[in-house]
Amino acid sequence: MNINRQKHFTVGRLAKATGTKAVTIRYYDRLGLLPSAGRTESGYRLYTTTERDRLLFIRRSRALGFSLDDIRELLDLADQKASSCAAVDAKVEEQLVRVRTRLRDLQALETELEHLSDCCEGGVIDECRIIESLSLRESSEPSSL
Amino acid sequence: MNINRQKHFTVGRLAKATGTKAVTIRYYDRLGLLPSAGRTESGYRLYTTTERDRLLFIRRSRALGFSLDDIRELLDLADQKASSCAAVDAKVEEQLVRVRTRLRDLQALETELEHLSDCCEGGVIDECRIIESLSLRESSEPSSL
DNA sequence: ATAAAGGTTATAGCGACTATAAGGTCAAGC
DNA sequence: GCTTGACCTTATAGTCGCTATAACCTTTAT
Repeated sequence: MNINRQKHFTVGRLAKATGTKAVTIRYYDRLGLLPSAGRTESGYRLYTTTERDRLLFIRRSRALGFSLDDIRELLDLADQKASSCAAVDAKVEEQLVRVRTRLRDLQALETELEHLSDCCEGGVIDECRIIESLSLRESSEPSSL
Repeated sequence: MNINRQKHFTVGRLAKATGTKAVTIRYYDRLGLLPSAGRTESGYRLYTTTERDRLLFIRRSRALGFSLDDIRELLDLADQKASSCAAVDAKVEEQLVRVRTRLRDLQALETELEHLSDCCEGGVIDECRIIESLSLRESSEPSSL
């Protein structure tokens, strides 16, 4: 079996080549996101550089915060070489909006936590202003968490 | 059954009083985070203002991003009226670190997505720089996502 | 008396993995 | 040839913080 004869990877090799765990690769396979090119006679998955590139695309998109569903769409779009890339750009914009919303939420959290931390004067729980503050009501839901 | 005679709540009433869903309250009960004060003869949970305040504490802490495990610890600490509040302060600091790490990660994401978006020139997928960029390797893992 | 609105439990699903178990395959050293 | 260990296979369950569903029981209002 010429597995080593360049450009062929078993899961483990593909894992090393891309910095992804083998279990994750199998998981993507199960989801239909990254089917293996073929199998050896004994049933081992076999990948080529095509799948390696597809996997890198997936991982890079994940690192940008896209969901696997988003990525599925992005991969479909990427395959339609002739159509407009407006749809791709739109998905990037959507993701940017989500990230910015999340950023604003987290900044608000940071501020609140700073205030909380500031009001601790090293005393005893019974007089702890942090515990006191945590017991207050109000606080509207963040738009995402 | 004097459920209405002030300061007694069924799940639904407690839910309304705190802006929490009844299912979530039962979930907290199951986890032992928020046991009901008692039950009616027919088995309905009964809560008092003590549990209402405990629930508000939980919800406020959740809004600040603490995990339920963290909150369990915070609640335990809050009950030890006589001990130092250093441990409480430490947990707030920890959370602050987590939030700031997350913030930096998200800011990096925002920048990357902006670059991606900028490089789209409205052409066709085959020449799309976004797709091209997504296919690149590199990109170190964020410290949290 | 009945129907709607509440309550109860147990169980499964979400997303993106991760962990475990129980087994089959392959290359290397003896 | 035989064993060891590293690799592969599958199926199943666990993570977190809920949310949804089903099947049933109780209280409240008309």
